[in-house]
Amino acid sequence: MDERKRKRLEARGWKFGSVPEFLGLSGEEAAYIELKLRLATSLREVRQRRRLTQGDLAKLLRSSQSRVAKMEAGESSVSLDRLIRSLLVLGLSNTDLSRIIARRRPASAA
Amino acid sequence: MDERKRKRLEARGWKFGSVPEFLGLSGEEAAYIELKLRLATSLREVRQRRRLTQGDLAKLLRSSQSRVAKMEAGESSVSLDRLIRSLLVLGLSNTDLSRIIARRRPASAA
DNA sequence: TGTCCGTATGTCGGATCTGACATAGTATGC
DNA sequence: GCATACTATGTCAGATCCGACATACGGACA
Repeated sequence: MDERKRKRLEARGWKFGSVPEFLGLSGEEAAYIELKLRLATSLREVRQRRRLTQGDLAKLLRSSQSRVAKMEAGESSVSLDRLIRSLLVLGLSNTDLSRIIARRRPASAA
Repeated sequence: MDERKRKRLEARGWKFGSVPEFLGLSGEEAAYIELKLRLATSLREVRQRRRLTQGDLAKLLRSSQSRVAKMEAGESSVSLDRLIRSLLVLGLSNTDLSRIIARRRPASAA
């Protein structure tokens, strides 16, 4: 995780314990954040592929447009929980999820 | 998900919208719960493989024994978030996680 | 029997996450 | 210019989840 990335994350509401923490070679906090960002990005991709607006997706999730925006941005106020549930609502399978988590190409991502 | 499983889940604090919902052919609620249970089971397996007590693990997670018990039981009061963070603390990699989610054998599960 | 040791269950105050709303930004078409 | 459509950001009360604690359960060993 480089300096550039850090700035972007802090702008999204993330805080880091210490400098070595995130410059450092992983640590589970970094792994967690990266995982979350990956899911966030996937959510946006899947939504766009379906030609849905954030508002449309919000309705599917019984949520609001603003929250969908935050989800896709990977804000710290959004839980991994919510991201995964959202992807499931969009119909992704376990296999699709596991591909995302393993950083593989989503093949036919639902 | 059969009747037996349902009973067990409801005892863990889960509630279901309707009968067809869980008897029914999936739906994302069921997918979510199954995913969670899979992670819960994996957490217990990894802990035991490491010969840690729930108390030991609690210390690693800066949590308490009771919460670890609830995590491993897959109680509804435990989030997917917490389960994944815990597995990351135990050193599992993205690959390990993706295997769990895809229902594959954990190979060398850290 | 009693007493360790690990695990399970119930409760609770406080922390975190949520949907909702307001509003500001950004792009496209007129 | 100014609409119109979509997305981003800020805030907040209420819901959910958290760690902590108390206590009960269960097996093993004497």
